Amino acid sequence: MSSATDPDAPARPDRRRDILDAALACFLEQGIEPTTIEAIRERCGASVGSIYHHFGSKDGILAALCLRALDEQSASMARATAGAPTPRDGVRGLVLGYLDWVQTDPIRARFLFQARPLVARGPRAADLAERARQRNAALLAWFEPHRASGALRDLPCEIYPSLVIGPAQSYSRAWLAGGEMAPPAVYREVLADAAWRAVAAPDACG
Amino acid sequence: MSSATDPDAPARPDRRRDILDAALACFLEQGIEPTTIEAIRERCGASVGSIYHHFGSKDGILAALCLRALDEQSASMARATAGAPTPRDGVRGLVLGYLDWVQTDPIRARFLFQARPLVARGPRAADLAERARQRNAALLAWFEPHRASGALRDLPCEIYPSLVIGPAQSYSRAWLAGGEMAPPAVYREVLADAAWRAVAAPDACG
Amino acid sequence: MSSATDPDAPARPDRRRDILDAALACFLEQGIEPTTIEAIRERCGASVGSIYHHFGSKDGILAALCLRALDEQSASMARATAGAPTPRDGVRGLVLGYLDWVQTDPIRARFLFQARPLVARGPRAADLAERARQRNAALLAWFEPHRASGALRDLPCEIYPSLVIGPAQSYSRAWLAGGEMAPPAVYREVLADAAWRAVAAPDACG
Amino acid sequence: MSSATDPDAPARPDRRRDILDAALACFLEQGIEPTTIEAIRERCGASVGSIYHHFGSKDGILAALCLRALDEQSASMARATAGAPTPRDGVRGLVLGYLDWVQTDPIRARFLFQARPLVARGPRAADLAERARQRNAALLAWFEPHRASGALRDLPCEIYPSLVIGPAQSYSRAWLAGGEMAPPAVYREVLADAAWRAVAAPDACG
DNA sequence: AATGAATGAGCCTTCATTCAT
DNA sequence: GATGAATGAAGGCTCATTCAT
Repeated sequence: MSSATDPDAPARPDRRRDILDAALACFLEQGIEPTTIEAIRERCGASVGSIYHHFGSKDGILAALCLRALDEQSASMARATAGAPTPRDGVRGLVLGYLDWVQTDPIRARFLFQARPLVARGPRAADLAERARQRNAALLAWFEPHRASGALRDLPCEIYPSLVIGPAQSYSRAWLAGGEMAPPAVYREVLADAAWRAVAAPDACG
Repeated sequence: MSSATDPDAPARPDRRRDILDAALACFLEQGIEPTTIEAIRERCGASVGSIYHHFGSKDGILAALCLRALDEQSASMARATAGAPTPRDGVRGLVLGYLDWVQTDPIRARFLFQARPLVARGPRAADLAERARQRNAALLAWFEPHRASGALRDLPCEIYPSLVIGPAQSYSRAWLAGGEMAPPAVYREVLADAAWRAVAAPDACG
Repeated sequence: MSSATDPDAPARPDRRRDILDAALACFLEQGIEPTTIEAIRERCGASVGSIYHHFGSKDGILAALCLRALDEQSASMARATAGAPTPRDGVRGLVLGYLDWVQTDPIRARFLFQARPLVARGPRAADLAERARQRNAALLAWFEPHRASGALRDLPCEIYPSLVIGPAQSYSRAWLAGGEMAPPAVYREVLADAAWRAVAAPDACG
Repeated sequence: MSSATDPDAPARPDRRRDILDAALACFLEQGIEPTTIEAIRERCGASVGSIYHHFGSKDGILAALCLRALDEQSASMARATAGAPTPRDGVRGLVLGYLDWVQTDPIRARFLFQARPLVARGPRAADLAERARQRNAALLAWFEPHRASGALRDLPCEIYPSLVIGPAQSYSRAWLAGGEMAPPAVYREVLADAAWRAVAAPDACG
């Protein structure tokens, strides 16, 4: 009597996942604010009550999706940076990891651009802030020794993220907005180089 | 019967302006979506009907504010670039003009970050798109000759804006979000340099 | 162009009154909690928005009706007591005034029994408490000189109201509950006498 | 197989009682209508299903508590009247028994004031009515012979209860409402005397 | 130009109750 | 007896917008 894959079961609800999937689709198709619980319900087949049983509120769904996306983004960047042999590889890795995540999961990337400001102002703002704080701390901790060693320009910590990720973020935002632009992968090297040039110590600008 | 200054008039203080001022304040305090016409009405003392007489809809108010802010931003960038003697001065000017506008009018800068995505999806999207198109065309027109002359890296047009403005935009966004960060002016040079390094031809990386 | 009585006007809305009348009827027919805004709307022909425009909330309607009924009750008691030549007439007047109001407007009397506890726990509790405080102060101010003069038993103020109104209230509640009981008017004298006996100084028990 | 004390049972602490206790606490803290099954569940640790298994519905819980309280009240009054040597002692006993119960169990007394009107309109109204009928019949049966003997005023049965219990009820209600009033025990004699004076035959007004 | 009462579609959320395990 | 996920009807309330004055 394995409970793992019982084909007779009523479609293995796993309600939580169904609801999140439906919500994400609705949010992207109609926008976050305009999406109604009813629309989500209709799409995933759950009942209104079930949705509230699992997530408590519309904001709860939004936060769950948002935090998840943020984690995946962070993970991609962490993977691309882990074990970087040189500061240059590390900085480039951050950009490449970011761009790869955007291109791999453009759905969630676009969603995250939309959802983040909303969550940041909503009732789950604290959760998001905490997650962002951790991520930022890790990032700055990575930069610090390299700056101390002279491999990076001697700049205040707070400006590094913008110099490194700013261009990639800007381009990703524009691409996801739906113009006729080339996908981020096309500019992987350009954006990674720009990041390195922006923060590399002057004599390392090679 | 001058309509300019009639001391007998019941303090007819340019309704349009009052309404826009009140709306901007509400949008920033409460957020754009949550702001109701009633809230704007209460703040500026006008009647609901008067607001609709002047702007037609909530989106009308939003678009008026948004386009105005965008124009001011463009103007600041145009001023800082106009008559730039070298490509380097031009690129740096774009960044400096952008940052100066943000620092001079942080209220409207913050508002623009919030309003733009909404207007871009709202009924006045066309107006915004047209304005953005013009601005972008001017920008690219400025880049083109320098690229052709070899002063700039040979990159597709679409990537330039992100390389140049991306970091400044990223930092401005973070600063306006209200953390404990130093004002953009502190990083004027850093950000302007980064922009130039990102787009300068390799042998001009000085 | 008299605006006073234009027979062609669309039934002289006076929305506020219409809404209150409809609400009272619904509250009595279905109970207060079970009455929905929709039911009130349907009965008075106003729109949901109009109801909220005038009263702000369901509690607002309830409070308006409740306070109004309480005022009328107080007025009836005040009338019956005003200019009472003797303490006995005054005490009896309170009871008679109360009973007359109940019998004259049993609709509102029954409503008040139901509404008061709800309002006392709702968001408008303060309004009700203030009104009750004033009324009680007036009542006690009336009793005090008579007690001081020895016409009334020497009892703490707080017990007077229960001794005087308690029986009348108890009977009114039972009658309004809809049994087969005789109307309060039948027991006017009995209840008024009981009130006087309960508070009269021992040697005045005649 | 004693069902009384099974030491192996997982602290089976009489679910029914736990649920009723939790419900009573919730009803008093939050009000009856606002109390949700979920709130009761959280407080007593039982599951929703278990609550329904035992009581069938929210009204079932309410009725159980209400009827129980009413029985205790009746019992207290019956005890205080039982074996009363004179009509005066009997009448006074009703009042004293009522007040003693209120003071002994103010929690349930307050609850009963709130719950009774609700139960009287709810699906268990019949149970309550039957219980009230029995109680009233007993009361009137007690009064009847004394009235016939001339010890009590010659009044219709229906007015006796209000004359006797009205003041005590009125004061109890006010005290339980939470003001700064003295506890009912302070006025035991006053209220008992008032009851007797109200129903005693004229020549017995001593 | 101004006013503000009126409109009404629509939304988020609640909650008593059921039932498969 | 116990559990708790699931149900879904229903309700209070919001708010952009209209329009008669």
